Amino acid sequence: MVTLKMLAKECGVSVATVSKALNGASDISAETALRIQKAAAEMGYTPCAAARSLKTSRSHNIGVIFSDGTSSGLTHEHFAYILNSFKRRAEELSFDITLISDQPGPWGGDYVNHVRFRNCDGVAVLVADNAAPTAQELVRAGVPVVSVDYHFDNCSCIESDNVSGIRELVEYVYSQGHRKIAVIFGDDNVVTRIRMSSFFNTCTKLGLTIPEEYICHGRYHSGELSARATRRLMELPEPPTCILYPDDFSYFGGKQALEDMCLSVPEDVSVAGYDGISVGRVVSLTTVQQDTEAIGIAAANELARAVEEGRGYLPRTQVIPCSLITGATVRKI
Amino acid sequence: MVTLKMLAKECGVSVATVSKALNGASDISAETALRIQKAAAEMGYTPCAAARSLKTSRSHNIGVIFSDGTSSGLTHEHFAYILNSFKRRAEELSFDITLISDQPGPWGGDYVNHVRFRNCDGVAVLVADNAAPTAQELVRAGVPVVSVDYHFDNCSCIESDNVSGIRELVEYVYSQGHRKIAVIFGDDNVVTRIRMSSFFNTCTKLGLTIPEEYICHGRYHSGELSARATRRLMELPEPPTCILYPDDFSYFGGKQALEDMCLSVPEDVSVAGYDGISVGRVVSLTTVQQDTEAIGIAAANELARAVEEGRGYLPRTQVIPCSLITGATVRKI
DNA sequence: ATTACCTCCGAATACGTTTTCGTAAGAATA
DNA sequence: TATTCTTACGAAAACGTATTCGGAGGTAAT
Repeated sequence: MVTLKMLAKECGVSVATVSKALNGASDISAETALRIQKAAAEMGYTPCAAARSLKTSRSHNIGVIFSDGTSSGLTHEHFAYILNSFKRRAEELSFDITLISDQPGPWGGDYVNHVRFRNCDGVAVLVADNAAPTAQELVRAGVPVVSVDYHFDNCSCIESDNVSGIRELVEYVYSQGHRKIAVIFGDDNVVTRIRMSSFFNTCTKLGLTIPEEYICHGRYHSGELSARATRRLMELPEPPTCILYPDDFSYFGGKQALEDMCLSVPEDVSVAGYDGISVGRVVSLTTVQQDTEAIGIAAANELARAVEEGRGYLPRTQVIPCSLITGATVRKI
Repeated sequence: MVTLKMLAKECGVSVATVSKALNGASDISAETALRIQKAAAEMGYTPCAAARSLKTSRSHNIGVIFSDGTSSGLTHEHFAYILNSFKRRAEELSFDITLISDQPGPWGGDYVNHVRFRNCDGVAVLVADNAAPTAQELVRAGVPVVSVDYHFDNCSCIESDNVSGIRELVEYVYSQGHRKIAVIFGDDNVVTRIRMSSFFNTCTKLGLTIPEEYICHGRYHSGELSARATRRLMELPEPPTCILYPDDFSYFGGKQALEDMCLSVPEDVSVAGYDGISVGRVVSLTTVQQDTEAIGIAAANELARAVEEGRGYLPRTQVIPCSLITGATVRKI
């Protein structure tokens, strides 16, 4: 491994000079700088992140937290897309990404220590879930934190516009003539509650009253649960003409149940999902597309700003619009 | 931030003693060790990875390479699952994970420098693709490398058993009475070629000759392409009774085309995918389930071994079995 | 000729650790 | 008593880097 010292010896200058030349300091003559840079390139010099981090107490490394609960974010397409976009943007900003866990290790057994151990410049909480309390601790510990779709005190947040997402979806379905609209909600968490309230608000605004039995409390990303709910809904004396699923994945569970009952989409019943994952597009599913690209980018940008500005940084919330995708699964009646 | 020095002062001992006490060295008396450990816990000491890495030249950090080409691994469920499992196992082994890119940064613009910069103990190439040449460089540079489904010279490899995967699938379809079997292959790469050769071998063994027009060259993970291929296949004068898709995702493209043609599965045509992604299970797709869990674990274990054993490590290849899932999309004829 | 001011560079220090080696004190042995 | 052995600890060096400060030499202003 070639170090500054070796370069210094090679070029007949001091270590300090080499360091400055490579970092573009102003007090090095152009010719010396060039000479050193050339030597560095020839000898294949790579800076050492550890040493640099030790000296500057900046690691150019940001931690990413997925809740490691039952449902890891990595295996949810929606979150994977966010991570992907976040990663790309962070890399453009010269940050590396380390996946932070609360597994025991040399750092102890929680997120905070893990982050401290790695000297992360900042932390992105991409799926909060059960990581919420410890993430809040991070904020208190003074680590720059940006979260997605989850609000922490005194911490920036990027949120997808669930309110208008649901509203537009319901209005669209309504505009297609649907009045008997059933809905399956996801797990009980902040996002779900926002969507629920938006749903009921919109219905009220449209003068729609949804009967109790059209409202199902389900889970995200559960094919089986949404299949069951679908079956129950369609066996009602007065079945709905349209079913809103908590997410695109869940739709496929419902679709399967429908096929089992020899019902076809959208002839016998209209359906819509939420998220806009890739496989949904393939089958022309009506859904609300969340702008994972923009979410990831915004999160990375915001985190970079927080790191940059340090103590003076003021947290803020950004709302990322989403867009209705009118596929072929909702028909006019 | 609390350091060894602070602990030393607090406990009235030297820094060396503190370090040893915390690392369980044998030449520290039990009582002193306990006293120091207690103080460390009280003061909230967290070791500093940078300093440690600098001193020991081990970072407890492994780099993960996804090919950053058009198709990022993160957004492919199959690879996301592998990463997820890999991550979990690596964490159990006290390794952190950094996503390695070839974006320009403080390290230069390629994988090798990036890995050097971060002082990675090892590198896992989870999706090789266009990263292949530089990954091979890593191996030459002496960095422990483990790859998945891609062979580098002198480097351990975890591969899914594509040969028997395809064989079992074809044999199963054959056993259900299918003789007119069409197949859509993925992009031209190593895995595809293995699957192709296994397909043709199996057919030969079964005495099956597949007409030219039943063989389509497509892409992985492309709904549109497989939709087109499906349409073409079903419009043949003598359409196949069964279509094998390159992956589960592609199936959904085909399924959509079939619905558009008012053909139903499996009544009018049987179909199968490959991979065993979650949404496939929901719709009871017949497929070959790759054991992403085992692949990730094996990769992490192997990499840990490579790191552990250092120069003396002998690369080897492990084949992870996959399993046929007989869903409802292939019917007996 | 003195002063002031640039320009360019190096010595030194510090970041937080680990590890080697030395040593003091006591215990055991001869 | 003199010697060796063991135990328990500390001093110091090193890992690779960034930065502060000072100084040498030259140039411009007074």
